[in-house]
Amino acid sequence: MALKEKLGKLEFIQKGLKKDLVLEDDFSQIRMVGGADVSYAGGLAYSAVVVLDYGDMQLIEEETSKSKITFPYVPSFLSFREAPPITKSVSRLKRKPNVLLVDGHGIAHPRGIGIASHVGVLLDIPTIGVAKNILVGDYTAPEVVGEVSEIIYNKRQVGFAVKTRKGSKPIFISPGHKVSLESSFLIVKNCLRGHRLPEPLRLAHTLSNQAKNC
DNA sequence: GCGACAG
DNA sequence: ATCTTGTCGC
Repeated sequence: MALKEKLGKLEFIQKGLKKDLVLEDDFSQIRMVGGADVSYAGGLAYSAVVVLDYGDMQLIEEETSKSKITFPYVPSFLSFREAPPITKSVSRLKRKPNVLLVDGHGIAHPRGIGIASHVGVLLDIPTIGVAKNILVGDYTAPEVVGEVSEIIYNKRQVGFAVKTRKGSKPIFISPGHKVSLESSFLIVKNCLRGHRLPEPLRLAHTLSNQAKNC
């Protein structure tokens, strides 16, 4: 009962942040791409962020942070659980990426402001959401590797479903902040290296998991 | 009212 | 997300 009432206020916060959302490219040249992910264990959240060279996907820097879990997982309110840990790790970076990939959706969200968009507005940096499962919208499941289909929500395209590897389920890409629909796809595409997930997120996932087990 | 539901 | 080793398919 206490949670349900809090969600109403958080919804209000999301709507406020949405007013600052920019869905057009607002970056000059991409030299570094970041990736952020979070792992959990024993009431703690272990977030990891990595910075890679956009050209060869080689690791430039990595940072992790440990935080107490302050909010439960509630579909469409993931930001309030993971944004704090993520921003904490990002703040520790010496090299700031030109664009940050976040594990979760961007605008492909019930209120158009998923965690990638939320983090983007908070830090005022370009972000892109890459999720492993759909949250809202309809799409035609891509079957062949390289195949892409649109995610449609409320009659509007909010992202893409992409088959990135044979034998794997597709990934879902959507703009976070300061990145256009088309750019979100092109940037993530350039970060693929034969795995289901783009390199920044694949490495961030390994790192957060590693931080958790130490 | 009955499902669906990022991580 | 997390609990968990080896194993089958791509």
